[in-house]
Amino acid sequence: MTIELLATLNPEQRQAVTSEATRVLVLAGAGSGKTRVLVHRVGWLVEQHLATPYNILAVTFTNKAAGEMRGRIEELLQQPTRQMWVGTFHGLAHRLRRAHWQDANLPEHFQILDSEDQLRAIKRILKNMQLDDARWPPKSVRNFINSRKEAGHRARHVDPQNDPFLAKMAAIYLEYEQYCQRSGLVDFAELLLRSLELWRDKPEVTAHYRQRFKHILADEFQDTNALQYAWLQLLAGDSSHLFIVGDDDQSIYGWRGARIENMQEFVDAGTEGKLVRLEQNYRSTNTILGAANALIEHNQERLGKNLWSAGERGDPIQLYRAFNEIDEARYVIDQAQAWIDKGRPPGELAILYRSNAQSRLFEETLVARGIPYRVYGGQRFFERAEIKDALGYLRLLANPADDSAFERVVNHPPRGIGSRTLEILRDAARHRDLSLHDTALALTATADLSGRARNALTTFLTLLEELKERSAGATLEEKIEQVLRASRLIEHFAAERSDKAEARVENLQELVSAARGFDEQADDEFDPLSQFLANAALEAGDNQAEAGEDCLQMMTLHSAKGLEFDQVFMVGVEEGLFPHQRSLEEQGRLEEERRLCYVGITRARKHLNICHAESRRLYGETFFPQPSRFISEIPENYIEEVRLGGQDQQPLFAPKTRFAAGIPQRGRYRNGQSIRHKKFGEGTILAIEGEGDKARIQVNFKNVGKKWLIAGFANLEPSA
DNA sequence: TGCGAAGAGGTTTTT
DNA sequence: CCTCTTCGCA
Repeated sequence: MTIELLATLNPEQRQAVTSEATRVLVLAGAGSGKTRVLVHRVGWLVEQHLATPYNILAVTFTNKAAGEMRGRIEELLQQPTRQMWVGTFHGLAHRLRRAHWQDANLPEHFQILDSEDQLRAIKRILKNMQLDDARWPPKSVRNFINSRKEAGHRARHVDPQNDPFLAKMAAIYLEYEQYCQRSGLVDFAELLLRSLELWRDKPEVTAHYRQRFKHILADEFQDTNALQYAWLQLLAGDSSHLFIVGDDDQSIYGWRGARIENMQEFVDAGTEGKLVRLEQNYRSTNTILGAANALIEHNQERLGKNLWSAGERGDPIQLYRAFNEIDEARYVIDQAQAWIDKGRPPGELAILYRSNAQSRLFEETLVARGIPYRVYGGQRFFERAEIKDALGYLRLLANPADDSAFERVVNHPPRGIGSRTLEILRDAARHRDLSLHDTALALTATADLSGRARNALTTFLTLLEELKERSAGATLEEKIEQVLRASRLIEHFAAERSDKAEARVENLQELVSAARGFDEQADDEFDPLSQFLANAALEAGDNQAEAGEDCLQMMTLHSAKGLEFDQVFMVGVEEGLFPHQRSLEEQGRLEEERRLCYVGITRARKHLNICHAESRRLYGETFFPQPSRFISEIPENYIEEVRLGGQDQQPLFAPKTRFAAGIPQRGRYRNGQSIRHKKFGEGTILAIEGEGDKARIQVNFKNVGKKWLIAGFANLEPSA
């Protein structure tokens, strides 16, 4: 079996799998068989008796990846691996917090706040603090809190430095922290932070897990944030093996805290010599790989690697310059139709775009032609409003102090508890430092409320009380059925006369099915209800593409990561859209956009198509975008321009001046152009508004930063 | 409490 | 331009 195990690997893969170093970094290019390496690494460890499954912890980013990994390991080892810990950072952190809840000053039945719950809580707190949410946008507050947590800082650690803005943010953070503590709520970042604090503050606990997990494997390392990196380092200590797999060129989540620097740091911290590059690609043609290599070569900050394939050169990349976005959609769908007509599997064709809004036109065109398709990235099952309503009742059953759940369901469906009553309730809760639930209990016993409000509130509390009594000893499925019956949620949605009503009712029934049999398969460490709720928060349901549905695939470039298709269309490849304007305006974001493009290109197995439009309607305005710089970063010999027969199109490239001909420009200047200004020096044009001498031009100067200039006065000179 | 008008905002997403 | 949220009114 050993021979077999290694025989299917190439030399680099084998080197990684059998490495004896305590720190190994596998730089795994797209399509280079990284999951294979991870799976075989585990197989090797077990087979060579270097470790038992009990000694292994493998961490990934998505539940899907975790499930896949476990499945493939079991397949390889031909034995169950229940002893092995495989999961997401959050899943594992949650498991640890559950096991050690007493150490953390947490209620046993603490709940997980998802991002939406978190935002609602923040809005509530802003109201309480009487802060205008136009000046304190809840989403910015959430970003602030999450980024602080990711840096390992609690509210009390925020140093306001005489900055009133920071001071206020810190105050909001503190309120939020207290709110969560009081209600037994933990958000995603908190889960990681608490887990890290466990390693830090409980050496005996840490020692136990270090002793146990002699081998720690991490996938998609380029996506780790600072907390996750620290978590891995602390858990590993000096003695455990860290086997890390990632690709810095595919790091596309910097904006949500992922630190591509973690890879560099890991190398600097002594991985030298144990860095293994997987550069042989088993997915794409050499044309596609050549284009990807050339493109990513333009990035400065990378460890560096070059993909190659033993396979064929393949077809050139098809470049289509559309007249406008409608023409773009028409062209792509024509090609898709031709693909299908040739009998190729529709599911092997993907349309990839930078932003979700772009899908609309393609959808309309597909609907008009009656071609089935699937768009990824909608709401997931456990995120749907009706599901979260039902879960709200369950959360209150598990933990009545859960104010977040109380707020959600107290008057939903409507039962006559209006905003005035709630105002009184919240006020009283704050003064008594009690949960909303307990405050409600107290208030209904006094005369502080009008008769009507008191009645309504009493009805609600009785409902909860009865649910609790009746559901004791019931299975989870029965509990949910009771919740639905008692709350009358189904009747409420059924009476709604929107087109969504029917789907909502179905979803609620689906929730009951999801709970069916859950009690038996739940492990006995925790009660099934808590497990179900945690599951709902940590595993909100499918969103990523799945095999099986054989129709056209449409998704953002981000959600395409990890997938592959025979035929790929990258659309809207234009300056301002891809790279996105917002990324152009911020220092250092361009390289991530380029990595995103690299991800897009390397999704294609056989055929890659790139489209851009000369004119595009966006936000009710017509833009004339330049073709993306990414197109010109791909060597011309890989590209074939599409000329539709019979149409009089100008050639896109006259040699050298590739995009100069036939593309509308705003006067002498265009976005992305390098210019020189007498006073400000060298810079790049970010945006142009208006035309001629009166045009306002935004320039990002190397030395003085961003400035708006008037074309007629600025006297900008083109520079190299 | 529910509806329609008016307004804001519009990159990417997992846990 | 389109979609989602909020606000004011009946």
